[in-house]
Amino acid sequence: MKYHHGNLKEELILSACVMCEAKGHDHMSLRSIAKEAKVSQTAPYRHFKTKEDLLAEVSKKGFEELIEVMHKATSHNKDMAPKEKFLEMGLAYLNFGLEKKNTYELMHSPLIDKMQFPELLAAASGAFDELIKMMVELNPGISDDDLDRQCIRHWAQMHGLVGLIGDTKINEHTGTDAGSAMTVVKNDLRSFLTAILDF
Amino acid sequence: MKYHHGNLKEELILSACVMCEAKGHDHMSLRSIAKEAKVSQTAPYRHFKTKEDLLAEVSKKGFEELIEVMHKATSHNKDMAPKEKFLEMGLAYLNFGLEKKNTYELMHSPLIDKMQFPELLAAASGAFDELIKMMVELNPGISDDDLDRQCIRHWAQMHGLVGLIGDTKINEHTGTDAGSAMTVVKNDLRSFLTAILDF
DNA sequence: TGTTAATGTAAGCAGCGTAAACATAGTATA
DNA sequence: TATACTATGTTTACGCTGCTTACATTAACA
Repeated sequence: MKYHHGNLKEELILSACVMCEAKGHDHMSLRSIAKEAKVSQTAPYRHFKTKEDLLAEVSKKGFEELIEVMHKATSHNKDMAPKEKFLEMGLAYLNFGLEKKNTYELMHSPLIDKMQFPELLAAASGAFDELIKMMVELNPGISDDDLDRQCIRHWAQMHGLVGLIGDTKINEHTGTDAGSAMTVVKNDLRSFLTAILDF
Repeated sequence: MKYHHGNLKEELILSACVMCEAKGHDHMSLRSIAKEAKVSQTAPYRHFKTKEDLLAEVSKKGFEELIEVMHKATSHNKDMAPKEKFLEMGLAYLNFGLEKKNTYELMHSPLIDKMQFPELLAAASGAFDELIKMMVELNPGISDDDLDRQCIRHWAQMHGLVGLIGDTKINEHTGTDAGSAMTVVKNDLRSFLTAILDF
């Protein structure tokens, strides 16, 4: 049993990522993360000034994965028409948000002040850049203003859908109008997106 | 100093509402709420089984206010064209989400399992109903399926915008593409919505 | 090889949600 | 009116949390 761990920082981040997705960022403690890495409860403080610092790393990893997911969705098949690519990117985003629900929420939690973490900020806007690139490919002659507006519009659309559908497991069995309608959408995201993404 | 407070439950809820908006639901404790009402730290347990119960009441009040805000936006002027009403409702929603940022977040936090609070669920879907009514007025002949889809689409749009713009105070001064673009949108929500809300 | 910086541990603080036991006030009933 | 009951408050305490301080061990370098 060696005293020094060797790669504690990275391992703590990974443990935190797993635990975040498993329990939600509200229900994970520094102590439990330390325990998982089999170090004392104060060891993390040698690598992270506060718990927020560690969560920021988890959030960053989340955005990096989101970027990758968005990128892969449009690049795995070069023959796709731009509109199809756009649809695939949207679906990829939705899937990420719904599958990695807890991580996605951490990524947008005001608990973490992104301004204090330049790398996190860069990762977050990197994901937005993927959308911008896609939008330019879809509409090469678009003006800068329209580009911004369209991107924000579609980004908000996807972001909102993740939030609403994420709530759906709450509403699914309630028989409320909102609940049943949402369930329909959730069960066929592709056709819903196709109808929504008008150009 | 009388032993019994008289109206502790309601006062605790109101204190919690104020504190939630002031500090965010992550940064408020039952103890501090009790302190504000000048009762012992365990007194709230006579009225709320858990902290979540109290937060659910705060969330419910939030949805009730949202409903009122949406309703007023469309009813204060009977002469408005349906399209205008629709726009006003959207703006009212956005303003609520941005002004009562912390409350809005609590309302959508997975920390509160809405299924356990029927009244909260009712309030939440009541807000959705406001949108449905508006949509029917806007397009009386709309089919049930289209009604659901259009409502979800627009709801998601607004919900996503609140989330994205809410993050903007983070990005405003960063000079990232996302940040600067969002700032433009934020500064003229009305014209952005007008461009977005195509019928 | 001795010094120093990096990285681990141990002990402890204040604050948290909450449970249990107890105290007091208001209300129904005899 | 006297008494029992119920509602609603307080006190105390437990185990958790993030975090600080003081100390121990190791690795790297002069």
